[in-house]
Amino acid sequence: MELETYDEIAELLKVLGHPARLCIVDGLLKNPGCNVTYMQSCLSIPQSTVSQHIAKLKSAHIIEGKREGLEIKYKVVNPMAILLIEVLLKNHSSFPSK
Amino acid sequence: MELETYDEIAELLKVLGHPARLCIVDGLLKNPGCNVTYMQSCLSIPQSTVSQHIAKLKSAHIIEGKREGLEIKYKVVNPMAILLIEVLLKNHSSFPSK
DNA sequence: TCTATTTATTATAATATTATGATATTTAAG
DNA sequence: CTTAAATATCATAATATTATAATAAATAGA
Repeated sequence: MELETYDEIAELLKVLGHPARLCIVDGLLKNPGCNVTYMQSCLSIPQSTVSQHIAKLKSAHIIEGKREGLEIKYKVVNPMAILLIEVLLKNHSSFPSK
Repeated sequence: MELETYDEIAELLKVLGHPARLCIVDGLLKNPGCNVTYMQSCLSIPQSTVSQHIAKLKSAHIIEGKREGLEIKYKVVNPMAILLIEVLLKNHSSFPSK
């Protein structure tokens, strides 16, 4: 395994390693195209905070946005992030797996 | 999905979201029981830095160590971390998955 | 054009992480 | 009891992240 692979993957994990961002990504997977205002109401944090988390997810190529009128609709575009979250949330329980 | 679940999982991702720690965990999976000195030589960073990454992995319950004489042999004990790394490194490629 | 709505950006203060050298601890061997 | 090896801990400086208020930009509609 090359060291740069670790850099790349660690970067992905680091960006996803924040509860608000994880919630945003998971929310987008379950409810594709939801907008910033909706996320803000779910997370109960200021709008600018949501926007900055979104900016971080965008620059890591995890999500992409498309403007539709006033809103910008986001969706998750990173296959590894999708896989990751599916695995994590599917396997999350108090029991040791298997 | 409860908010505390995001906290828990984000914490795991955050701890794994550093190239040195990712390398340590992956190295332990491939070569169980290897010690700090060996990791240090692989990573080419100071010993105290390795020890501090190990401490972080330990307090996140991702790895555990057992002293054997002078050395302490570490192994990965967190099922979700194991699953995560298997998925990530198996699926890591330039191609979109499937 | 004026206004309201949605989102992004900027500035900044608080906090956390990281890396590293120096020092301490633990253990085994002599 | 000394010494050497392996690992941990401490102190600290540099850097990064986070949260938030304030402001700006983009768009739609009156």
